[in-house]
Amino acid sequence: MAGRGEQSDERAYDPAAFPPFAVTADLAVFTLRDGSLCLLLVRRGVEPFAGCWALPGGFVQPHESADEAARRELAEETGVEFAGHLEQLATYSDPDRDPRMRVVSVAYVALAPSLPDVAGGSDAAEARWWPVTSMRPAELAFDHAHIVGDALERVRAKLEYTTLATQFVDEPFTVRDLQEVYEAVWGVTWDRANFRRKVLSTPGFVVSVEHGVRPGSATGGRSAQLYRRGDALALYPPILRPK
Amino acid sequence: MAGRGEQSDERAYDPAAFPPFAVTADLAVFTLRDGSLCLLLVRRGVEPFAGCWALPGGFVQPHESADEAARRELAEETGVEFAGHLEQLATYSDPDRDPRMRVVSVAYVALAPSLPDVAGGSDAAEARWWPVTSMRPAELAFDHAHIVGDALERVRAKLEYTTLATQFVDEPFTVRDLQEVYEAVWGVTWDRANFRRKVLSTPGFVVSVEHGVRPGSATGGRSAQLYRRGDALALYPPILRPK
DNA sequence: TCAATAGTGTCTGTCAGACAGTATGTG
DNA sequence: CACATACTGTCTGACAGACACTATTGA
Repeated sequence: MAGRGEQSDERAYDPAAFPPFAVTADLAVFTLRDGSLCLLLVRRGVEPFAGCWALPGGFVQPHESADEAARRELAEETGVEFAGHLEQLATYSDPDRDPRMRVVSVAYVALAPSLPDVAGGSDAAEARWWPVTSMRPAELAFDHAHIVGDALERVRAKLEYTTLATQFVDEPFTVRDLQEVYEAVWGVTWDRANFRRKVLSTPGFVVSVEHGVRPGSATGGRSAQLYRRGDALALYPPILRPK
Repeated sequence: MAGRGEQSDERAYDPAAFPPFAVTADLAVFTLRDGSLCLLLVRRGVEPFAGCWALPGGFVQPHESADEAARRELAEETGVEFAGHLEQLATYSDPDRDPRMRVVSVAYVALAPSLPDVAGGSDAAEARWWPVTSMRPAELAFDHAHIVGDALERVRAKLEYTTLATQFVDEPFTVRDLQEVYEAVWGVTWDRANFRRKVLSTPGFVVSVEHGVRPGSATGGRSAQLYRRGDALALYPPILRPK
């Protein structure tokens, strides 16, 4: 009740009364490689879970918010200022999720069109992209399997009612590129004509590049109109996953 | 990069290297009263923000997760084991959000059909339901205005593609009751015939109560069929807000 | 000219909005 | 009976799925 809440507030003045919480920002970074949705994982070098694959992440520092920590970690992973999409996913706070101490993890989802093959710099630690279909979530460290499941569902759901799909492709892109994003993330196939109609009838989803065409493939084929991301954030009406 | 992440892990063994994070669970509890969407707020008795209205909440204890803390706080507020819907919203971690110390707040959204007029027990602290249309978010304590905005958007969005609306009504209910939920939360009006068709054509949204009817109003009128919540969680296709 | 890819047109079923009409309850 | 509320039927326009068709490019 309210009174208890205020008692808790009083106790806030005495830091010794609190358990030592550590707060981390963990990242589920997705990209598209060879038409497959991939997730960035790093191999742990220390106990617990030494040798296991885990989500990249690190501790939130005293001067920064969890959002800032996530963006910093992302820049450290990729070696450059991250320009893609980053959003908070959820917070995982089970008391036993880390056997060493009390760690609360604020998890994030990031999307990027394409990133260097080996993420991270000259560091010896192993990091690689895993196609989500060949990954073994059950073997991930901590509760990261749970986080990855939530992250995948978030990404899949957000393609329905936001323009997030454009964050998976480099500009400029074709309608076909965008279609391949939906097909890879949802594991479905689209009728090209219907997908095209849907995308182009949504104002602000994509904007065409004047006189911009991409040459056909090596085996021939008509050149395709090129597009850039529009300024719309939401899709109305949404593009729903098939039942 | 991955190597740094593991250095951070090493540091985890030395609690002294970490800033003293406190973690709270804050609650945005919504209900429907007299056809208006209302939010539960408590008035703070101590500095900072003494006298300001704030979201109920409290500190996460050493033995519990943030989810458990939220459920515990909710039971303390309402005096009974909470039976409605509770879900995590987001985590707010700006370093300056609490002037006293570093507090990370995991915010939750809760929905309930109807709760006692004055939430909380015999405690003297003030707690009341505020219609969201007459509330002054800018005057809330801490960053609670921000949290409330996010919570409102979450609730509004979730009515679109989940069966969450049924959490706002007591069982058994009529289709009209459910319509009033959508109208109050979205601030729109529905055509009764179309709303009815939509609800009843979604399998598992509601199930009718055999031989259950509610008498007409005091001024006359046909009795209405009664329903209970179905077992569906998602609405497919969704009920979209008007553009 | 052929193969491959881009893009258009059109039919059809489903569904949402609008709204007229019927049924059943209270006074 | 009047009247209020519950419920049903139906028209129409928008749109999604299916798919046949035309256009343009490279070899």
